[in-house]
Amino acid sequence: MIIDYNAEYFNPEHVLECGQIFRFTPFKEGYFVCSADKACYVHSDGVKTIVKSDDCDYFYNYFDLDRDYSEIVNRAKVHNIPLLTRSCEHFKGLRLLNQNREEMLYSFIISQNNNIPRIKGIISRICGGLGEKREYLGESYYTFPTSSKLAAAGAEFFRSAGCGYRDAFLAETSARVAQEGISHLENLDGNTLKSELLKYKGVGAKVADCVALFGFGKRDSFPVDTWVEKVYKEDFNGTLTDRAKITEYFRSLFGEDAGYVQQYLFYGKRVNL
DNA sequence: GCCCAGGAGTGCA
DNA sequence: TGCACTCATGGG
Repeated sequence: MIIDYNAEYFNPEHVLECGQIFRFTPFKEGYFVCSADKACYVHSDGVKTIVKSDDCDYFYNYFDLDRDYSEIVNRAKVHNIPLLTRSCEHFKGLRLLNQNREEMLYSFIISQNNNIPRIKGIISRICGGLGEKREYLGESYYTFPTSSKLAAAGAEFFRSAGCGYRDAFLAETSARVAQEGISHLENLDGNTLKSELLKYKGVGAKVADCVALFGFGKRDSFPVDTWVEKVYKEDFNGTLTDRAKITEYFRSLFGEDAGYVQQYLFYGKRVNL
């Protein structure tokens, strides 16, 4: 029912506001968080962070609590990159989530050429329109729709939810997933997974990297979006313009920690740290 | 009214 | 392969 965790490397605000999740709202002393068909309440007093849920096993894994982030932060600081060091110190309580794979696939298709507040609104309307209404701690929420629900709703529904031109991508990809599932993507190595993800409509290199990173635990992924491009130019004095090459530059620099580092840099840049 | 946002698909050289 | 163009929408 309750997870009690040291707050030093688990700050709900840092974890939720850094851009990896779109389904959470301020609630009581903390946040109400939804993932797939589940929900939890997470809050912190700065010493202990508490997670309340009916499925603590799920959220223990979801918040990646079986991992030592002090080591990750220490390794990142060794690179002596000012923005990275500042972000590691300021956002020490950031953790990468282990999120639902299908939810990540659709969420990051929606995210392309879009901004985070608007992405949240779109996903909220999709859940409200097709998800199941549930309640936890007296708060009602909607589950993330199954792929068959999404596929049945079709492009018109996505358009009405505000997805814009991405409606056709979502319709086609949800139809495919509804038909074949995504279990064939489990247990693939990172490179194979990415090349398979690229075969879905609406999924390019950046979205594939995000799905691999947040949905499949491929922590050596390094998504490059407009913010990370800015980081590359301003904080690494980079001259490359091809995003694929920028990704490889960062991956060879940060190796197994690439995904964590990417998130510190992205968050730090976005809030102009 | 313009610029931008966690970009990707398409057509053409 | 590389590049330009286009795509829908709302916040700043």
